[in-house]
Amino acid sequence: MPRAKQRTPELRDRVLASALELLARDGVGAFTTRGLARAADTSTPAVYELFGDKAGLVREVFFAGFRLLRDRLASLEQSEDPLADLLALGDGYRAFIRENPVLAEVMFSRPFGDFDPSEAERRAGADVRELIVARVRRCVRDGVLAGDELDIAHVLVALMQGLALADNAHRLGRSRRSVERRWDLAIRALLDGLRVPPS
Amino acid sequence: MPRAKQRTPELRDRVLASALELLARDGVGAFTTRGLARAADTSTPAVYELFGDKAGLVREVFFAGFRLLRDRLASLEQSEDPLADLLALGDGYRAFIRENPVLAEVMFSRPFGDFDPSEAERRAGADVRELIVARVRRCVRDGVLAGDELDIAHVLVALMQGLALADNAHRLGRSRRSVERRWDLAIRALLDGLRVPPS
DNA sequence: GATGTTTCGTAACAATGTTTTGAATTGATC
DNA sequence: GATCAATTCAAAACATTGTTACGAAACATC
Repeated sequence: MPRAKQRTPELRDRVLASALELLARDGVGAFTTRGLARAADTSTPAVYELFGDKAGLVREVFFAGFRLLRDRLASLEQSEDPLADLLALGDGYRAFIRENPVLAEVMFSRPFGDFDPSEAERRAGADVRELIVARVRRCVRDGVLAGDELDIAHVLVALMQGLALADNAHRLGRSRRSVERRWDLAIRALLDGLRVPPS
Repeated sequence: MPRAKQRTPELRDRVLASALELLARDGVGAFTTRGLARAADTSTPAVYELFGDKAGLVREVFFAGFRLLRDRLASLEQSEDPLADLLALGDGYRAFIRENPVLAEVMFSRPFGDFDPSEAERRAGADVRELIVARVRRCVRDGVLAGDELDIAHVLVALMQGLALADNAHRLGRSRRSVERRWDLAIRALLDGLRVPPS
């Protein structure tokens, strides 16, 4: 029989970890298949056998990012104030994109022309949105929010991604203080506006 | 003296028009310097002399997009109801990205790794934001909104861009009706929440 | 018509995504 | 132990695209 296989799921995991590291350290410009192969101490064809093409590779990074975000948001313990918990979700979101700016770019922007997130994103964002829907549902049940849970969750996610995008591009304000003030204002105002049923 | 120059500002305008057309028709994948030169019936070096590099080209497309958006929003006549005018702004925004999906991608997402909008966007988005600030100011003056004008404008723009991004990626909902409902809900709720000063 | 200057586009170069191809390895077989 | 066959691996080749060098073409001047 032939020689032992190297391009295993384990190597795949290692390459993906290298990809996240390389991306975070050197940015999207340095994220090439050759560079990744070198960083992960393997060969270019190995990357292609493991991920198909570069779009597939970016897709995995994309998924990994959303897993990280979901885990981060899920780790926030809930209090007895459901609205405060929703605000905390916003804080978590903001902290995540601040700690992982390049990853956030891959997740919310589209720095690689290849990978088109339109379909994949549904699956990836589903977990996060589900988590948000659950938190929203609690608020609706407690009467602090009014309206359709899914609608509210969608709107909240859209707002947070818009804020994340603006924050990431440094166009939400100059000082860190004003950026944070606008994050707070945005989420607080939106939730305030959702306390009564839409007219 | 030498022969007549062809790479004039007029050619530049024509190439830029071709760029917008090519982009809208064939998408970001087909937007190559060679393809553009062919579409504009000129040569690749001409494009480079006129725009510097591809990033410069994308930057002009980016600016052109924001000019279009500003003109579109500015063309909305104002009524005596400043809040309704603000909602109309949201409608205009939404209509714009629906009519120019690929252009909106270039403006709000980042399909070309080269061009980094972070600095350029300030100038490009400034006109649009200025317009929004003016509308917001009217609302504040009339007492239908409360808070800092700039903060409110920033938050509004972030929300609309988040909605635009989600809408563009078809992850704001399946049916057109639900998408529109969420656009309305989002903007309406945010403005509702901005009617009283932030606590 | 020759000349020199400037402009133009072809063709080359560099980097990157992707695949081909032949060498290397390992167990089976004689 | 040598040979073989199957399979895995990575170096090198290929295609595309961003970018630029360079020789050819054009036109005023003499």
